[in-house]
Amino acid sequence: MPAPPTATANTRDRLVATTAALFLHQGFTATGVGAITAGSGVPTGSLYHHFPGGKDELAAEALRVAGAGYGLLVGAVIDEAPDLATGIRESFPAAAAMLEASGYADACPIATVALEVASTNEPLRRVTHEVFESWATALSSRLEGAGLAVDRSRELALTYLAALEGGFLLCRAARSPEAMLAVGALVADAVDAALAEVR
Amino acid sequence: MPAPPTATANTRDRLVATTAALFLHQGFTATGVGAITAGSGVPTGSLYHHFPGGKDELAAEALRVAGAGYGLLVGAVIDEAPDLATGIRESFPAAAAMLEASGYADACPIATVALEVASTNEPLRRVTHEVFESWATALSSRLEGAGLAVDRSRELALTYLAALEGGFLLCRAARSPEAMLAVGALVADAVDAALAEVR
DNA sequence: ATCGCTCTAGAGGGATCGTTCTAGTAGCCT
DNA sequence: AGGCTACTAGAACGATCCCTCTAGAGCGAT
Repeated sequence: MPAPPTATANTRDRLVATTAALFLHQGFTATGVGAITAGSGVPTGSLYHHFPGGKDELAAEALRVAGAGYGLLVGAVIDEAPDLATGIRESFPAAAAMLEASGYADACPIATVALEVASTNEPLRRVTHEVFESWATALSSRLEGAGLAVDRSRELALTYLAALEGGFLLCRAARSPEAMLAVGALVADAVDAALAEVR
Repeated sequence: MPAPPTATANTRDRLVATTAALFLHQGFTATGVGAITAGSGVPTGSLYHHFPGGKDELAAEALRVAGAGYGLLVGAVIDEAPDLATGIRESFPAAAAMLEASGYADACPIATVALEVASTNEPLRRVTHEVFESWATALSSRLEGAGLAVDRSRELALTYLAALEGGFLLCRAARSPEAMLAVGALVADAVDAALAEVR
């Protein structure tokens, strides 16, 4: 195997990035292969060279990459606060602000696709689950690090994710940050209370 | 205008019901007009007679009808409990049980479409928002009836909906009721606490 | 009985879907 | 230099997309 020229990695990465961006705005089914190739400036043949499994394989990779990136973003927002409870509390208005700034377009890169494929495409459904699970374990381990029991940490982590995702859904439909702020305040209060007990 | 024969109403209703059922499982874009006509046994011409606006107009009607029906279903589950706090608490395991019983296919009839159209189809986005808003006001008025202030009632209603929707998303991806039960317990605790203050 | 309106019926069109296929280019190896 | 491999390039295919169109069935009114 010869050393891969940089153009190769760039082509692959551009395909993945373009696919993830299109999924974010319009979901899986509405994103055509033609739109991906046009948006990334990559010819059809290159796409099927890098992803012999076609649209599904590219989608899986885009979900994994976008999921990892978004997990890092949320983790960074939480970690830059002085303590975990504050970070969790501030992450909801931060998410609402980013959503609003993008015209209520840029929310969770996985959610739309996850609902579309949940009952129609088992391999992709599995990928969306793996992404959510990675987020849950990342947050859960932070809560454990703050002193919470394992079970309680996982419950709160799942609650946090459900609140964030539900908030995104309602806010995008309403084009208003209200729901995210409401649900965020309640989850943050619960996290505060849980962490106060073990302090 | 002559009295419309029953076949007419049946045709229209069958189209709407079939469309809503297909949206529930696979969303808006993946649901073709051909699948709707085949599933309802209605010819193409009849669809465009009843819905001159085509797929979008039929989708709007299906979302409104399914949204009203689902709102009544959730309201009934909540109201059959001895009191509001209990009804809200029990609605989460009930939702989780219904989801599990359907093989994690039958969840919110609006959510998938709402995310698909949020940034791509303004008329339909508006319809999804109206449905969510009708659910929020229905629950909010129940909370007001139990003695909560108007603002607090709306906050809790939006929180409830966000929790339910986020729970549906995570549970469908995971094919597990865990997230719905976790987020439901936390929201139910918060509702308990809020209602205990005013009792 | 004939007209007029609503609705059914499905063939067909133009566009786009995801994929396959053949050709050609670029760079490393011997 | 010649050959091999990785990759680019885009034309073309069959299937499916949403929609339009023509034809006729059913029924009440005059």
